[in-house]
Amino acid sequence: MITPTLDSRKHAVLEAVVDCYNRTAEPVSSQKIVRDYDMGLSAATLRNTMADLEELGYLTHPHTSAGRVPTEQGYRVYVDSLMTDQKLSQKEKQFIRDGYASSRRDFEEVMEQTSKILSAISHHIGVVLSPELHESILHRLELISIDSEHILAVLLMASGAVKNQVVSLPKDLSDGELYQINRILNEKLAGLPLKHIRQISQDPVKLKAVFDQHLSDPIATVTRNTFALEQESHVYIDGTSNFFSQPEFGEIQKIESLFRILEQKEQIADLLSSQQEPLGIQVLIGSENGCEGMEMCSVVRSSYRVHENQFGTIGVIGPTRMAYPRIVSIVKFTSQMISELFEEAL
Amino acid sequence: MITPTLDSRKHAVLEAVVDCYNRTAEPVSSQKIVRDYDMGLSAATLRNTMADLEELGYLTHPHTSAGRVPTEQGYRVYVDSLMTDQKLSQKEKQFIRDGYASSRRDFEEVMEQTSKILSAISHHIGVVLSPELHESILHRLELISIDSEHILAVLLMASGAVKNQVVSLPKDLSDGELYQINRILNEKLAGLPLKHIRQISQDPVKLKAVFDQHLSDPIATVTRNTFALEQESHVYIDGTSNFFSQPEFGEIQKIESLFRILEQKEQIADLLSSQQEPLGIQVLIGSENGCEGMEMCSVVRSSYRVHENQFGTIGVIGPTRMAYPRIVSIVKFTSQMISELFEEAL
DNA sequence: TATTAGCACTCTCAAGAACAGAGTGCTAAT
DNA sequence: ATTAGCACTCTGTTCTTGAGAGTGCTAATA
Repeated sequence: MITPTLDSRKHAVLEAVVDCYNRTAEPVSSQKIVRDYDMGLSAATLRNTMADLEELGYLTHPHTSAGRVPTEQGYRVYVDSLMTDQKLSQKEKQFIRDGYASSRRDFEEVMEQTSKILSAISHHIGVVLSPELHESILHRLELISIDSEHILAVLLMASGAVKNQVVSLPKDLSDGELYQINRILNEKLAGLPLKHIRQISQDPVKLKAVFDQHLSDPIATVTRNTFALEQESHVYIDGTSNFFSQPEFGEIQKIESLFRILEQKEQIADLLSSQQEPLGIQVLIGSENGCEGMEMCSVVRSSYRVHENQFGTIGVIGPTRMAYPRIVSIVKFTSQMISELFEEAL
Repeated sequence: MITPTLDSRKHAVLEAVVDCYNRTAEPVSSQKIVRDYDMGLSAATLRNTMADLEELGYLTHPHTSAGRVPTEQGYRVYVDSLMTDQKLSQKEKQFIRDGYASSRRDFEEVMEQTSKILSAISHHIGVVLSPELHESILHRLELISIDSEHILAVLLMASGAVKNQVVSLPKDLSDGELYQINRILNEKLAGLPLKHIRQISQDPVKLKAVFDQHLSDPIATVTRNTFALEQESHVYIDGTSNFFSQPEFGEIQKIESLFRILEQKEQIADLLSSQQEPLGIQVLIGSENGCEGMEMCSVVRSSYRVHENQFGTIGVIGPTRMAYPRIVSIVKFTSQMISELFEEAL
């Protein structure tokens, strides 16, 4: 999406300003651009162009005698049509791969490790949203007796995710009965998506249809209680303290709101899942993320695929002044890695 | 432990200074004490007494013309022998109970909820260290087939804790074989502490002794791989952003080191488990916690009992200037609550 | 002898002044 | 269309000043 109002010089200047500001975290003066970028233009001309860019809404002024800073709109243009891809080095790719070396098979560990890798390599905050259980397909279900009144239901998903659920029993069941119920549940429910099973479990008619002559009181109750799980995706966050080294967050108030938000995992979950188009990478600049108190942050996110049509999201949260090309490459590569990881695992 | 060098007036003054400083977060002047505390002494006398207390190392001076602030040693005396128990109100007790209402049976949820409750009611950071798996007694074990090369081992502990472990298979096992192995493992290993099982699993002689004629290659491998789990206790943390509202942490550097430490869960685990005497409550003041970068924080911690001789630890981390009597009561009551919760559950 | 009133002294903190430095916008020259 | 030059503006630092808070000490008092 090229913005037609910008000629090639304006493009070049905007890019230079963004680039320079991202490196120095200081407002960029015309002088600075003359010195650092070989544009063949004088400071005065740059000032004119920058004034134009400001008029158009791509740059601002902290005050009269300060240099220019990109606006959100300016970043938008930069991200959409100016910045050039920055390939990750072999070293970086290897770093990401190595991060997964130890946690091949454990679903939770992969999620956790991903947030760690993202934050370590990006020097920002790494976040991971696990796929919605809803869409997961039940691979197998195991009922384990805890005591006379409770059993532990272990749901193993096709994706490798595991969900433990304590279930209250209506009445004491013998080991034999439990085993039978377990067998029947697996026979009838394994291979179905969880949301489907949930619907079945709460509708007597469907229950009857699925279990047919096997339907009994205990089976109905166990099914209902086992699949009454809430639909929470888990959020994994790492690298929050990276924010302390950002020069623009030198004062406490600026960082406080961010940390308060990070503690409310639901908000981060919303942030990651809102209007996500599957498998695409997306950059939310500043207030675009829609999170009150996070206007000074940008989010680079991408979905990853766990199994069939089950997707989760990973992302990097950093200051608006962030090295977009690099971060985009990191998020892109990492999401591919996870997708592959799950693909080969199954 | 009464410190003999302090007469009753010094006691009273020290207590007043600590109390006042804890409320206001400002150095306490002699005037202030005259106004707020009815000690029947003039400011001048108080100044003399305070000078004595400073000489003894219980108070300091930020600068010549400032009021007094308690030293760590001063807090130590206050906590050990000055402060009076502050009972929790019925409302507060109910708040804690209510916090557990929803999460009766799920081990992880109890841990997580505890950190939330602690932080919410104390307005500081709530931390929970789960009991070491090592000491846990295996209640039951379930093996679930994932694919031809992997199984999921679900370890249900007597305490209600659940540990999932992906195990690589030496060779493809039929469902029947797996079931047999599962049955034998339960028969031979259920009821034993995990650390014991681990020893067995790694020693061919002991394996032979335990499994006798049932011992086979697959059993040995599955046992070894299942119980090769690392000894990690999990750390649950909540309420970190409460630190932002503390007046003494107005500048970023003071809070930065704390947050960096909080991100390293192992450090917090060490902090909670070091020299912990079972079931006691302990107050670590300032640098006593031994955590570099956390000198300005105090820790109130207590162990809780999950099952037989398995203990975990809960704690509150706050600024040195903390309402010790209240926080101590909170931690004490909460740890009792958890202990009871697990007791009745089993 | 223990306490207290009084006062000089010290240190902090906030407000104001002065000033250098950085960067712009505009105008006139190229 | 570009650029050199310059006046102007705004920031950030440093220094000064003065008010305020609180102490330590001394001398008076009970």
